[in-house]
Amino acid sequence: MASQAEENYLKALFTLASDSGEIGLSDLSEMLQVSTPTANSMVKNLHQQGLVHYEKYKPISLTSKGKKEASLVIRKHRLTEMYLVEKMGFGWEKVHEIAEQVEHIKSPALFERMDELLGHPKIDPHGSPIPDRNGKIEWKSYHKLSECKPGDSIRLVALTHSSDEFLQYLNSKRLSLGLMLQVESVETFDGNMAISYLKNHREILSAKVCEKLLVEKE
Amino acid sequence: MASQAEENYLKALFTLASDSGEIGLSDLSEMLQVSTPTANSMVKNLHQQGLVHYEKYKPISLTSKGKKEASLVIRKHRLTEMYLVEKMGFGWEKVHEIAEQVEHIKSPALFERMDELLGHPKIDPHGSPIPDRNGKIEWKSYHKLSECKPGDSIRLVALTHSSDEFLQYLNSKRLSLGLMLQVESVETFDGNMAISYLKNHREILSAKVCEKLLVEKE
DNA sequence: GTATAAAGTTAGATCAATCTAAACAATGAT
DNA sequence: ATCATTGTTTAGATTGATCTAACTTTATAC
Repeated sequence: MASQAEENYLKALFTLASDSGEIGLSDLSEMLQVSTPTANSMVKNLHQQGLVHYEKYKPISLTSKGKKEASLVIRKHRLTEMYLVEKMGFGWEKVHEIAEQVEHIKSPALFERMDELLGHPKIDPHGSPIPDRNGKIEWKSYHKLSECKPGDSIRLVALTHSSDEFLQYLNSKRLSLGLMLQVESVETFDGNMAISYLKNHREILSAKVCEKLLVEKE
Repeated sequence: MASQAEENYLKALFTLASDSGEIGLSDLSEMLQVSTPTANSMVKNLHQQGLVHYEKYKPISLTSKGKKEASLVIRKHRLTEMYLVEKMGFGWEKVHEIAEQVEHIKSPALFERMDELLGHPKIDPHGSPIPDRNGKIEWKSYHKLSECKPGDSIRLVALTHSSDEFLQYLNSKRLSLGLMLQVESVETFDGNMAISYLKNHREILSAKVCEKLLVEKE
């Protein structure tokens, strides 16, 4: 069974693979905050276990077995986040840190039970898809808010990245998933967008923020 | 912050202290299933941290700081067990293994939330007391069923030990905490007791079992 | 009261996960 | 085409938790 460290490397490789193209050792070591030699030796270890493709000096990638393992760790993470928010009343900005630890618990029954109690949710509190028992992920192709035009009326459904600070920022603007947004205007110069929502909220969101908000046209 | 291994040693020392008198290294290594040298070096480490009293060739004991730390780990363990039973619907025989892992999670907020959602329970699913935030334990002095006499009508309130098999055994007899029991007769020869409960259940319980059942006279 | 058994200790090895320093390979800029 | 920069790998050390083998101390039994 994979150690906590191994699970963390798998998860990092999975994440890197989905948002960058080629994965270098330095990306991995940077993401996990370890030295490159450390990441290097772990990659060799995972290679031995048939979880990653590895050749000296070449980019790293997960094997299909590795992808499945990684997805299952991500499943545990996201189920935990959802459980903490839905059943225990934590704010969405508090759950990542706890889920980082809970995801390593060896107990299929625990996660199955969370899944049942939650009614087999498809997404986590940040709108990210929860892989199924077999590690399959249903990728939805959402639009970025930044790609919307004035007059568009859309629903906020997910976030591309969800750091603590970003979530706090969204909280402070009363922005949450499921909300309907109206694009009032877009500043062509800097990409700032004026958005209105919830009867009487009107905010100017920077391009940086709009990049990270995923929306669905109804 | 204490590592998982350290927390496990503290817990073991606490448990040994409450049910045996003097704690030897071999008791500790036996309980944790490690070699005596391993236990020995960990005890030295805990001694350095001011958590145990240690002198060569002398019995081991926890310092007050050590006792507090240990109690807080036990608190996390028991809150988790209670949460798993009460809020997630697990059977009392399933929760120990999961709680052994969850107890090591570093997140005061998680356990505080469990405590709140459970309404600040005083006991866990096996009737053992849950230490408070400061590590204080309210020791109740229960009677063993084995000390009861024919005609006694008592309530089953706790277990002295709760192995998987013992819990399964109790399940099979439909024995659970909170139940009222009537002592029908006691076999002086071997200590077997005839017990009736729940309208039409009547069972002969061995002395070994009766030793492990704690009851309260109403 | 000495011999033997039991319990505890020391020494030294191993393994996983990490590090730093130094060597090496690939890449891109002139 | 060469060289400097960047990225990767090797070598070797460290730390925490574990082990076995060998030795020492304490307790027990006669």
